[in-house]
Amino acid sequence: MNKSDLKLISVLERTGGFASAQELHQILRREGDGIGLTTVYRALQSLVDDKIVDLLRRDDGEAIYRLCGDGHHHHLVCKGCGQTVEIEGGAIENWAKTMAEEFGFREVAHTAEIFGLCSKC
Amino acid sequence: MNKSDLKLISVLERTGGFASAQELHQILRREGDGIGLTTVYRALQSLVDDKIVDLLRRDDGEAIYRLCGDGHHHHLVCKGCGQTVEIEGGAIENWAKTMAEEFGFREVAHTAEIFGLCSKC
DNA sequence: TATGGAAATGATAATCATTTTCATTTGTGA
DNA sequence: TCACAAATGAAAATGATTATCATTTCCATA
Repeated sequence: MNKSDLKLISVLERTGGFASAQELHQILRREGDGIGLTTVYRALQSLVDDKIVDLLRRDDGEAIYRLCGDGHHHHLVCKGCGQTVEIEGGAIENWAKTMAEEFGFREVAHTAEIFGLCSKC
Repeated sequence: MNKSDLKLISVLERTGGFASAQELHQILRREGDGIGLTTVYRALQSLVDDKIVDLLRRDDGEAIYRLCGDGHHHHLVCKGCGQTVEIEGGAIENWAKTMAEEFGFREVAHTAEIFGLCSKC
């Protein structure tokens, strides 16, 4: 956790919601911070690794970032507008554990996302 | 619906599951078809527009396609050696459907992968 | 305080999927 | 056969992301 990481966290706190690396970079630049795009990408990656921010994808594939809510959760993402709902994955946790056991896997993690069109789109 | 569209559908039927545009192009080339990458992208786009194939995103943002309503499966991947097991996701299908309904989402698709260490690693 | 090495930084170039452009080919109805 | 629209694909353009690498900043220790 270094200075750049903290800057990014600060921007994400203030903006709320999702933002792309390029947008976050522009915001910092606009605020007079001379931070480089490379550093923005590095900081975001490190924050994702530390599970401090979530990384999702916009419809066009661009990566978007947001501060993690607490705890383990999954996402329900609208393909139209990008609106995202954090959901619990109770059934998934069991499924992952069961499948892993069945095939003798240990130290398991899993990913699961649901994509669709929200009621507005 | 033209000749290229049909070629792509045929490949997707044979491979099953997801494949990227680049992969689909390589498969067709390997089979002796001189189809161009541009045409592959165009055909996939038109199939997505017609809701004949689903478009999702891999973790790295690359677009992946699969036939709609395809009986699909999930993967159990070893972080050590890369060995992959195809597994059924019965519990997940229901979970995804339930969650989507709860939040008023339609045309839903989902991704789910489990990562761990296999018995040999 | 000086110093030496490790970590952080950022400009630049490279990568890679995807989209545009545009000239050529193919198919089709008159 | 002719004219014309649709389809095709090579090549260039685009845009996000990653790799390189020289330089700067930290920081512990002498």
